[in-house]
Amino acid sequence: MTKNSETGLMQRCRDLGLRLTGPRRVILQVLAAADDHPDVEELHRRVVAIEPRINLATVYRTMNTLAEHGLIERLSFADGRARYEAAPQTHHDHFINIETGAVIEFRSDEIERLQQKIARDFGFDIVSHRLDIYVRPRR
Amino acid sequence: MTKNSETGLMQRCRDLGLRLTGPRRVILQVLAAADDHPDVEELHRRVVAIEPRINLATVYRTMNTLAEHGLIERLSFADGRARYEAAPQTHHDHFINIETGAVIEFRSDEIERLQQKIARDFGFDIVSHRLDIYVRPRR
DNA sequence: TTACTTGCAAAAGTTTTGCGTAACA
DNA sequence: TGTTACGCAAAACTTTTGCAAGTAA
Repeated sequence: MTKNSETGLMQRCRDLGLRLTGPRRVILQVLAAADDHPDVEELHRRVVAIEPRINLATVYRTMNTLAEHGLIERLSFADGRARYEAAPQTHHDHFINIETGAVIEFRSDEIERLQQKIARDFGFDIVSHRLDIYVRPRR
Repeated sequence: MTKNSETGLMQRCRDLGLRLTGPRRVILQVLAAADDHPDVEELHRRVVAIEPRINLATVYRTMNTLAEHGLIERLSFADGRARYEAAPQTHHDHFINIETGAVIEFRSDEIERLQQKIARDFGFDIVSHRLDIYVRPRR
């Protein structure tokens, strides 16, 4: 039996041969618990609430390492700062509510198919893509 | 008759009551001539090639002003730096060739319609959106 | 043990801002 | 002629890095 804070991300780290140090465990736990898209400062804030000694540089380094191995995805919205999310098993897109800043994930197979078709017409293979739709609630 | 460096962007600036100073004219000229998506440092490099006295801060300030008035659009790709393009009259999306970094604009009415439909299903009105498709040439 | 990771502090890179001067309308 | 914008320099903010010490495997 594993610790109660064990996450799927941790198992994937082990599989990749990444050391599961104390700081990394905390960061992975925070990532797994996040259902939003925090920037590094916000991540660090949450990490420090659990383990006050963990340094901001460690959070940056860990995010880079995780992103390099594809365990998380680095986003970039209009505000300029890097944001992250646990790498989705199934791809999705984003609605960004411009009145609240809230990010909502959605997926449309129809859009996915359409993109494939268009890229092929241009002679490309799709490596990845990002669709962010900035919205406001209908009045 | 207007100066030979006159651009549509300049006319739109006048309409908005923005002062057409020397530095702004040069920046608008560079923007109009750019068919890529330069970051601010690259913009400044091109601006300085025309008028060496123009300061980096002026480029930043001008880009912010233009973006506030909707004359240009601020993009943000994976590299983190802000990039810009002259605000398109007709919306378009981007292919980013991951082997060369080249950005290709395209447009699909079918995708536009589909997005409208999906947003409406979620109870949203679309304010704007961004679709970046990272591709590699088909072998 | 031994290579990898951390904390700390300093550096590097990007963007903004305060202020006195210049110049557009 | 009165704002507004500019150049310059300094500050603010985000991210990376060098190094000595600590730690997982």
